[in-house]
Amino acid sequence: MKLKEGKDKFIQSWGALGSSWGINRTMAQIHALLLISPEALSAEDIMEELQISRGNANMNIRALIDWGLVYKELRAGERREFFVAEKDMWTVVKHIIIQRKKKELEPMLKVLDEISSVEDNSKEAEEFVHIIREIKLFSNKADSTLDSLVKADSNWFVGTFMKMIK
Amino acid sequence: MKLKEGKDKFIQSWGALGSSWGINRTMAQIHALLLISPEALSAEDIMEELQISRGNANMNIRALIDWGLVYKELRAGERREFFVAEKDMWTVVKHIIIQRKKKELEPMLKVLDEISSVEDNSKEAEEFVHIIREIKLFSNKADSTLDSLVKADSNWFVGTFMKMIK
DNA sequence: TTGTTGGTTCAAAACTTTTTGAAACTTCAT
DNA sequence: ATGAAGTTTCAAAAAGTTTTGAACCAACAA
Repeated sequence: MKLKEGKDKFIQSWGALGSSWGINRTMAQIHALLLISPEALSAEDIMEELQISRGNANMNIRALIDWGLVYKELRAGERREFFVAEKDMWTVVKHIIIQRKKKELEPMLKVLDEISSVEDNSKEAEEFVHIIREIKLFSNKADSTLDSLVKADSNWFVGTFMKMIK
Repeated sequence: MKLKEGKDKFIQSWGALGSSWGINRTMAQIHALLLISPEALSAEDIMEELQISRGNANMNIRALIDWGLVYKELRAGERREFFVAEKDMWTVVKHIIIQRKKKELEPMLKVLDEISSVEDNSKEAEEFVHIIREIKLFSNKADSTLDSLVKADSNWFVGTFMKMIK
C-alpha cells in the first residue's frame, strides 16, 4: 500500500471512530493528521490537507487543545502557530476519559442524587427508588474506577492488569 | 420531590446521556422509562408516556431489543407485545460494550491491519508506520481487556478489581 | 369476508450539528 | 499610522440525524 493511501484511510477511519466518541468528525481527522505527521503543522497546512475552511480548522484545533490532545508549538521568529498531537495513546485515552467523565458521568451522578429523594408510597415509587439506588451505586463505582484508571500509569494498564484478568 | 417529577428528570437525563453514547435520545428515554417501570409496558403505553409517534416507538424498541437491553414479553391471550428492560446495570453495560466493540473497535482494528503494510522510505512513512504500530498495540490490548471484562462477572468487577486499584 | 387491533416500513419534515466564509480583531514590521 | 499575516468569531448554509404519519401488512374475531 502507498503512503498517501494509508494516510487517507487512517484519517477517514479515525474520523468515523471519533463521531461515536463525542469527538466530531473533523476534530478527530485533525487529530489523526497530526498523529501521523512527523512535523508540527500550521493551521494552513491542516486546512489544505483536509480541505476544510479556516473557521472549521480553527475551532476544532482549539477544541483539541482544550481536550489536551493537541499542543501549540510556537517558534521563535514565527508569528503563526504550529500544532502537534499528543502521541502517547495511553495519555490520549486518559484525556478523553477525563473530558467525558466531566461532561457525562458527573452530571448524571448529580441528577441521581437529586431524584433519589422521591417520597411516595406507591408500588411505582418503590421500584423507582430501588432502581435509582442501584444505578447510583453502579455509577459511583464506575466513577471511582475511572479516577483510579486515570491516576494509574500506562505500565500498570498494559502489564499487571492485563495479566491479572487473562 | 414528587414521583412524577423524579421520573421525568431521570428520563430526560438518561436520554441526554444516551446521546453521547451512541444510543439515540428516544432509544435511551424508552430504556429509562422501562427501567423504572414495575410492569412491562406496551408500545402504546410508551408512545403515550413519551409523547412519540408509533413509528418512532417501534423502531427504537426494536433497536433496544437488538442491543439486548430490552426483552419482549408475550402474554397468553394478548396479541399486543409488552416490553421489559434489562435491569441489572452490569448486564446493561456489558451489552453496550459488546455492541460498541463490534461497531467501532473491530472495524478500526481491521483498518489498522490493512494500513500497517505501507511501504515507503520517507521520514513521513517511518513516522506513519511507527505510530500505527503503537495504536494497533494499544487497540489490541483494549480489545482483549474488553473481552475479559465482558466475560468477567459483576462481583469480580465490583469487588476484587475495585479493591485492587484503590 | 370484513372490520378491528396491533406491528412495520419509509419518504418527507423537523430538528440538530457541523461547516463555511466573510468581517472583526490582533500582532508586528515598516 | 498603515498594511500584511495571521487568528477568532459567528450568522447563515449545508449536511446529517431523528421523528412523524400515513400506507401497508398480519392476526384474529365476528
